[in-house]
Amino acid sequence: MARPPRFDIDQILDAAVRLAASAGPGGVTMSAVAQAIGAPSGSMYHRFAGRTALLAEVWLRTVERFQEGYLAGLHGEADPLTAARRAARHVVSWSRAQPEEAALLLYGAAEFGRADWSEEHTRRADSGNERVYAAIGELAAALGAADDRGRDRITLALIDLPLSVVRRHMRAGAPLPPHAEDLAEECAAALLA
Amino acid sequence: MARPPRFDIDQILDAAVRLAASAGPGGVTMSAVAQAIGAPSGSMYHRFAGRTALLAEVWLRTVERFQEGYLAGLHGEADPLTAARRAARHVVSWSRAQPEEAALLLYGAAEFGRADWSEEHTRRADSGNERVYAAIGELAAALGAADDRGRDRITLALIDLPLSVVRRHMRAGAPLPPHAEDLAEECAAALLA
DNA sequence: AGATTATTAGAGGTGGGTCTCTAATAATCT
DNA sequence: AGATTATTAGAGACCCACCTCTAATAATCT
Repeated sequence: MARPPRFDIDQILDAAVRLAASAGPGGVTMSAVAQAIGAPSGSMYHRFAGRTALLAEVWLRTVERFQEGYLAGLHGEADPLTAARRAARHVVSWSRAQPEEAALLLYGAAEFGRADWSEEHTRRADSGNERVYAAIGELAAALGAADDRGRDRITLALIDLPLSVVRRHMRAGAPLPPHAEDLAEECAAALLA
Repeated sequence: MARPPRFDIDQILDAAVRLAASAGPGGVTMSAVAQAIGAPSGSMYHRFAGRTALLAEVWLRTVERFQEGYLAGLHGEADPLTAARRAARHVVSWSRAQPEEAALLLYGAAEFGRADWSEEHTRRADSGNERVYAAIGELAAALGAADDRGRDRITLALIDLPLSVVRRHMRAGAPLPPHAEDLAEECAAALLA
């Protein structure tokens, strides 16, 4: 029915991830991505409404890939404390396995132009976040810390703290040391006690 | 001996801080800063060698202001555990008092173009960081955790974790809740136990 | 084979930011 | 008062990225 595409969406997003990891969200320009895969700029605009849409897609694909494994870890285990330890660990091990995508997570949706996103993109982002916060809320209830301060502390232990472990090393340009997973897990456990 | 300046350096840096806090480091353009204070673009280049130099100066002034109080808190107290609690607390209370400058701290030197800085600027940044790491190393020794893992954990407790508390709220566009200082202090203490 | 159509291909307009350059200005110093 | 000089003032060149637009292309479908 039509000419087959030479450049598919994932190929473009992969290049965008590489650029964002090495030069930050600001380095993800339409021309830079096009050049990285050898495509003319016109093809970029055939796939994405504009730079804003490209930034939203690359951010959302990355976050959704991360959240998939993260939520699976949180839900798969009956014992809440074990689930919590596993979640903290997952943040680090996922980052070790996907260092470029992890570099994206260390920024925020705001840096990827969230303020200018379409309603559809914003909805997708909210939906993912809500699922994570719901799971953390359940876990907080199971641990008997369902008030605001308890939830804040658990969010810190299961998301922010492991991400900080990753950030400290990656921002320094260094790979994650072997004990990073242990560190994140032990610290998370200490915060939950 | 000469015509007196109408725009002094601090006035320019103040405007740069405001722009960076609201639009990120990318929003700090020479023209935007000039427009913000009503100066012609030529005056900007009279004070700063270029955009790179402006970004370095605004980052360094902010970090040095923060580190001053942070180091004072770490050194002023004999009991290492009390000093540690106070340091964690300081990160949050300083951010509450200087929300715009705190917004800068949540980025990193890399976002302010560190790769392109002059040698002099890079040296200033390194020197400040070294003083902080030295102080944390001393505190780790006093707490009997002088190995790599111990220092990592203490760095996490005294810097990264309090910053995460600040980041979570400020990135959501919300002011810091009243219990933020307590949260940071309690979590830091939990990590040191 | 011929029509159809999604896609490639890339030239070029537009806008905004960086930086340079020249002239005017307003202080201090002799 | 007049010379000196750091600074203001702003016009404009240059560059890069975003985005649009038209034509060519290469598959599938009848």
